[in-house]
Amino acid sequence: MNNLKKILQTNNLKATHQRLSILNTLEQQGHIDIDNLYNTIIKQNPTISKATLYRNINELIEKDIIVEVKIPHQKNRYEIKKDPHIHLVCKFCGDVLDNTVDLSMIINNIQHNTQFQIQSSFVIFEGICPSCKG
Amino acid sequence: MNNLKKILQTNNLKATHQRLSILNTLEQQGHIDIDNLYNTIIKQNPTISKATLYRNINELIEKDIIVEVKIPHQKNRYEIKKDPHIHLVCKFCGDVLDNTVDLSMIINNIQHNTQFQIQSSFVIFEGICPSCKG
DNA sequence: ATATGTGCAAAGGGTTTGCAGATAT
DNA sequence: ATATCTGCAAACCCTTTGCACATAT
Repeated sequence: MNNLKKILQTNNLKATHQRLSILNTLEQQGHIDIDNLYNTIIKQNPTISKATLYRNINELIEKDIIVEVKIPHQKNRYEIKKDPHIHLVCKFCGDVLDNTVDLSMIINNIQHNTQFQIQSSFVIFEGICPSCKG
Repeated sequence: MNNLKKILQTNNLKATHQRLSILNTLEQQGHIDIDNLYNTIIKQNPTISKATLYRNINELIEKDIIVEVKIPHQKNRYEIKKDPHIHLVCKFCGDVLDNTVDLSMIINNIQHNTQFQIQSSFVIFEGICPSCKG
């Protein structure tokens, strides 16, 4: 059975075209905001409504299937939840790249110094991506 | 001359009560969202309007005097711009603590591996603050 | 067959804007 | 004195909601 369909059904959500389109688009493009998501999906399904988008985005977040990414100076974006990673945001083209980095030394350091117990991290580096250099 | 007044005048902004209240509140409380800012200021100045708040917040951001802080699962907050630091956000009380940490090793590492040129960083760690433990 | 989900249109809530009066310089 | 700023109310988003119909199971 289709992977995305399975994810939905595991979470007691019916595998509608609309939901499959959302997950499919997120899987292919990643880090996409509501308007881009809408503009992409409406090409395949010209009758989808924004209400459906919003309802499903919220539902998928609640079920922990997708995740909201808050990037400085940008609209919120959405991505399918996957292993922890950080985001590299290009100031010029606005693109968002994933990267994995070992934060454990820093986290241990902070926990030791502050007694604050760290459970999750959200790291964004802003700068110039390789394609926009020069 | 008053420090905050000076900051405004340096940026060609008139030192109105409203603006001074905003900066003063941010200086004292830090990491505050629009509603808390409004509720705090209205105690001193019962006639301030939200329009003034929004207008000034945006103006102060443009002038680089204050900064928007985007925290997962929370409304945007605002703080006076100061030296680079990271944020520790407590999942229980919602409080935000500042911390400084040396990210240069991580940044160098990423720049070397990806050719992405990093200019600024936004780091949030979520967890349990010392006061909420136990 | 039926519980769930969708599209539509209307309502809601937060943010911005135009304007006349007020204020800082 | 005058350019700038504020408060008010209206306008403007973007997001949510109620409802009747459609769809997945």
